[in-house]
Amino acid sequence: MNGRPVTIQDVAREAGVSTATVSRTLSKPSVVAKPTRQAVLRAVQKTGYQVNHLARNLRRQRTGSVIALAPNLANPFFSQILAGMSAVLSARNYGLLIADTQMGPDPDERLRRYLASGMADGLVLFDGGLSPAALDVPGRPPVVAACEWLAADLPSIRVDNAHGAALAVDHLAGLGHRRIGHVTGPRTNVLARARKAGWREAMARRGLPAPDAWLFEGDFSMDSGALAAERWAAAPDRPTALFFASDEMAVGFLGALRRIGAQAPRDVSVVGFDNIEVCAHLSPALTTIRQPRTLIGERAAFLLLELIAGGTGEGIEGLVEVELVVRDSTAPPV
Amino acid sequence: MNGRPVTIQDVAREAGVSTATVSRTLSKPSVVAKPTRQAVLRAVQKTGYQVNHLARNLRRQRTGSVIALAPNLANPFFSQILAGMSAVLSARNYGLLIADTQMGPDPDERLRRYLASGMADGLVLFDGGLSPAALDVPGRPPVVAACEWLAADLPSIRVDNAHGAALAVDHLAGLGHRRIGHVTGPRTNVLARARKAGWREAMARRGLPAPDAWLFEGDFSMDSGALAAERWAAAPDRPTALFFASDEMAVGFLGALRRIGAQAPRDVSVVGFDNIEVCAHLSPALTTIRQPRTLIGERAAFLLLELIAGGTGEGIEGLVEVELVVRDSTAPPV
DNA sequence: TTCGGCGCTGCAATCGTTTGCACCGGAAGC
DNA sequence: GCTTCCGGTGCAAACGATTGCAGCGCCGAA
Repeated sequence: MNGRPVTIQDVAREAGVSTATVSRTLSKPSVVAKPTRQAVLRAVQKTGYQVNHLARNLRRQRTGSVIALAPNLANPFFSQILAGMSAVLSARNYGLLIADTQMGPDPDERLRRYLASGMADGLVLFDGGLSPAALDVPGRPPVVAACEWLAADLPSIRVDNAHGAALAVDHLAGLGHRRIGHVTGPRTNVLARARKAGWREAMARRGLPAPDAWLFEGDFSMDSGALAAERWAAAPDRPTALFFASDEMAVGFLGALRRIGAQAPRDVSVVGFDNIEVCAHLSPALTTIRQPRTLIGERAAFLLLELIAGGTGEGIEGLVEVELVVRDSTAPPV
Repeated sequence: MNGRPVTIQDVAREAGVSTATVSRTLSKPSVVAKPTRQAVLRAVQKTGYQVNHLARNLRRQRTGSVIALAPNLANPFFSQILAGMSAVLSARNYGLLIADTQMGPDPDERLRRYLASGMADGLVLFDGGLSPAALDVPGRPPVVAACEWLAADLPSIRVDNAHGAALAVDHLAGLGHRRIGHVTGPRTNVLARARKAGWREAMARRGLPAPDAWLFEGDFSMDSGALAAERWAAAPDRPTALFFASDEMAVGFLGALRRIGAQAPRDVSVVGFDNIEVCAHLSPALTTIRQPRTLIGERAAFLLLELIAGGTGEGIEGLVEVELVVRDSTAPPV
C-alpha cells in the first residue's frame, strides 16, 4: 500500500521482535526458536518484505555479482557460454554483469578499471588479446581466464586447442590428404596461436610438410573466411584440405567458394572449429571440432565461485575436451 | 600497500578535510574551492581511492544497474542487442545484468522476483511469451518491453513487424510470385504473431490468397526450418516462395532443401527475417528483412534510462524501422 | 539454594557513502 | 560599525542490513 519499500524494521515491528532476529530467521533459521521463526515468516509474508541486496552486500563486504568480460558481445560465440554461466550463477544467487572490452579506446585500461572498481566479486575473462599487465591491480578480486592465456599462473578454463587441431589434421590425413592448410585467427589471439601451433605440430608428427604458403591469415570473421577463399583459389600450389581456426571463417569460405564456382568437399575439404549451430545446417554440413560452450561457461562460473569462496579451485578440471564432428565438408582428395 | 581497501575516510585524512568535502569534490566539483579540490584530488591519486559502489548506491537509493531479461541467452540473436545496450549503459556508468527467463520452472514467477528484488533500477524485457500479469508488482521499477507486447501500455521498443512482412511479400509479389507461403514462429510469441498477421494482411492487400495450406509452423529454430523443407516438398500445391519469420529457420530450410536435391531460388524463393550475420555468406545469400539490432539495444537502454530518471520516455521513438535486403535467394518464379 | 550452562534474543556497532543543515569568516551594503 | 549575504566547509544522520557480544530465563546438578 505504502510507496516506501518495506525494510527489515517493518518486519521486526510486525513480528514483535528485533531486526536481528528477523535477519537470523532469514539467513540462519536453525538458530532461532520455532515459534519466533514462524511469527517472523508470517510477518515477512504479510509485509511482502524483500531484502535489500545493497545493504546486505555492503555489510557483508561483497557485491553478489561477477563480471564476464568479452572482447565482442555481438559475437554469438559467447552467448551460449554466458548462458552456461548464468545458469550456475543465478542458481547461487549471483548476478551476472557483462561488459565489452573492445568498446573504449584502451581495452587494457578498461580491464584494470573493472578490477579496481570493486563492482564485482570476481571476473571471467574471455578476451585472449589483453595484456597480462592489466591484471596487476593491488586488491583485485579473483579472475578466471576462459581462454588460453599468456600468464600461465592464472586459474583458467582452457580448451585443448592443440588437441583439437590434431583431431582435424588426423581426420584429414586419414582421408588421404597430404596438403593440409590452415586459416588462422588474429595474430595476437592466444587461441588462434594455439590452434596454429597445434596444426604445425600435428603435421610434423605425421611427417607432412606445413609451409607458410599453406597458411592463410584470418581474424575469426566470416568475411576473412571469404577472403581466404579467393586467396586459396589463386594460390599456385594449393592445399587439398583446410583447417580453419573458427567455424565462422569456414562458413565464409564455403559461401565464397560456391560463388567462385568451386565446391566442398569436391575441390577442397574443410574442417572448422567450435561447432556453432549453423554447421549442421549448411550444405555441405561442416565437419568441425566441437567446443562444449555451455560446459565452458558452467566450469568458469564454478571455478570463479570456488575462488571467491576462498578455495584454490584445485577440484575443478580446467581443461575441457574437444571432439571431432564429422559431417559432409570433408572427403578423400580426388 | 595495506590489504584493507582505501575508503573515503583515508582520503579525507590524507587531504586534511572532511569526508563530506571529498565526496563533494568527486560528485559536484563546482561547489568546492579550487585549492581544496586540488588537495583532495591529489590525495585520491596518492591513495588510489575508488568509490565503493555499494555504499554509494545504498545511500543514493539506486542500484546502478539494469537487467536484461531474455528468453534464451544462448540465442545469438540477442547478443548484438545486448552489445548495443551495454554500450549505452556503460557510457553512463550503469551495469548490465543479464538473466534467462526460461531456466527455472516458472518464467513468470522469475520475472516477478526480479521486479520485486530491487536488484536493478530497471528492466528490459525481451521475452514475448511472458504473461503481463507478472508485471503486477507493487513498487516495481520501470520496465521497457523490447518486443511487441500484449500489454500495450508498457513503454516499448518495437520493430515494425507488419511492415517487414509487407516488404517481404511485396518484394516476392513484385518478382511475379502469387503463391507466397509463410513459415511461422512459435504460436505464443507476439513477434511471430505480428509477422504472420502482417503476411496475411499484405497478401490480402495484393488480392492474393493466403490459405492455411501455405502456412508452415516453426519455432524460430534452424531445425524447424529444416522440417519445413520436408513439409514444403511434400505439399501438393506448394508455394513458389516462402517468407520466414526468422533467418534461422530460413537457414535450416536452405540446408535441408539442398539435401533433398532442390535449390533456391530456382525451386523456391526464400525471404528471411532479422538479417543475421550469416545471411550474406550463404549460397544463395539470403534475402531478408533487416532488423537493426544494435539500434534496438541502444534505444531500449536510452528509453529505460529516461524512465529511471523520472522522464516519460516521450522523446524516444519506440518504433524502429526495418528494411528489405535483397540478395540471391529470391528470383522470379520459373 | 546456588551456580553453570545453554538456547534464544536484543543491543548497538558497523559497512562506506551522501547530503541537509549549521556554522564561520569575510565582503558588501547601509 | 552593524547587519546581510554567500561561498566554502564540517557535523552527523541517514541508507538497510549483519553480527559480536551480552543478557535473560530456565533447567539440571551440586
